[in-house]
Amino acid sequence: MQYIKIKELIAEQIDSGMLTPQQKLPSERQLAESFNTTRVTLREALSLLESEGRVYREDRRGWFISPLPLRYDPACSASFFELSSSQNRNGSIEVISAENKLINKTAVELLSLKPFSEIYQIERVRCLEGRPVSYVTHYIPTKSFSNLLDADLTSSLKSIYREQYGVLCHGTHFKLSSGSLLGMVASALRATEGTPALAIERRNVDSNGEIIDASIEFWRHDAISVESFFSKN
Amino acid sequence: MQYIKIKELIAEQIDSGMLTPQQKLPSERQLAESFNTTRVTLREALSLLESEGRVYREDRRGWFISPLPLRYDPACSASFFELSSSQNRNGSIEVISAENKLINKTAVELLSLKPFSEIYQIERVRCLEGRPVSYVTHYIPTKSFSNLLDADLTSSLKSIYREQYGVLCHGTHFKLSSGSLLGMVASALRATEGTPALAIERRNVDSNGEIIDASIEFWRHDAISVESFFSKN
DNA sequence: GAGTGGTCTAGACCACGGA
DNA sequence: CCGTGGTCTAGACCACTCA
Repeated sequence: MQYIKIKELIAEQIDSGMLTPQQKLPSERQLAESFNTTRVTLREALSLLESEGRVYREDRRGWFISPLPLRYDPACSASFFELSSSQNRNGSIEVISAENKLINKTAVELLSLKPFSEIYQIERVRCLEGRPVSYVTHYIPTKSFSNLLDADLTSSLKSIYREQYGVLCHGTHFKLSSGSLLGMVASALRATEGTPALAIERRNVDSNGEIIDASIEFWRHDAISVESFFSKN
Repeated sequence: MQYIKIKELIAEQIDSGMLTPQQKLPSERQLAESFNTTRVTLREALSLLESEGRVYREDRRGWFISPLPLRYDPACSASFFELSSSQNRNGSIEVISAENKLINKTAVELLSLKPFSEIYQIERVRCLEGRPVSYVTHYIPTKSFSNLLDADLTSSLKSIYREQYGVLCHGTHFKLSSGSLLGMVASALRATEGTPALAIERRNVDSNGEIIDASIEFWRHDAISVESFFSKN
């Protein structure tokens, strides 16, 4: 169980504060030599640290120290920008694609619409300090939001709904599960196939319980911590 | 990227329904031979399926098909038994240890108590269909619950608080994050070091906002899906 | 006691990132 | 273009599970 010891040695280095968030670790070959082992074993140690959320990988770029996770409260309606700046983080959003299309299977289930309904499908990537941490696909029935794609999609969708269409979100159904980054999602987040992730499905409803939109977010698992308070009335 | 193809081939087998939940896969050596590859590559494919929550591993016992995850609603105060039986699952609880001790660092932070306070620390494992899926450590100030350890600790703690001490839980602080199973927790869940997990911290409060107890749960990540609804009043 | 999974070695080739 | 990480091979030994 050599890789456990190596993991602990690297963890010590991190804890000691000699390494700062987003700093790159030495190359695998260098580290393997330092610990007098092979790359395979060294990578096992690093993967363990990755699964603990202490380091992360960027595909073919190397291993980096994880920053503190963003605290995310589902009960709070703050936008990603408000959230990140309230925690002294530098949040930004990049639009990957935005199109008007016929509903697909995933969206049918999320939105409970009829087949052949039209929706907007918007894909965005959220970054913290320039690091892509979350890939979001929004599914929005076109019905209530004509010409939505003309809006500035790098801003908060919730604020567009409110300011340009007078639509207010009253509640949200959440579903959280642990999974992994695959395919396009992985590459958009500069991650390798199979990187651990937290999947968050959201369905926003208005005060009549009608669905406004839905989305699926994939977060790099080290980048987020979900916190909330529930009480009985 | 051979391991991706192998992953997909195994995934097809699972989807086809030829394999049932909790069924054991053939040995790694057999699978490696079937796919004409080495154990290392085969294990990469299996690890990917594991991170997607399609299969799980039991330490030195092999690879198994994952059952559907348990749906878990933090807003709902159902006990683990009520939850599992409402989903036609067979839940059971095993007490690992239960002791009266001085508070430790973790508990100080969770319970906001003074150093040298006394607490009960109870460790339990929850199983579904006999499979250990979650390791829970409860931290309970002794103050409000004299002789708690004499109660039947295999039942719901919340019901003990209510029925034997007249203490009602009014709200809960939640913190969810993705991590991995380590040390004793891993072995109690028959998992190997580093198995992906969902960590859930809870702090239960009464109607005055006073902390009743706190707990940390580690769930095998394929065994749980957290679902809830939030609304503005 | 046979076979299993966990761990490890010592290489190799390739495609990509970054200078 | 060099070095990197991603992927893969073909073995090995051990401790453990399970029949």
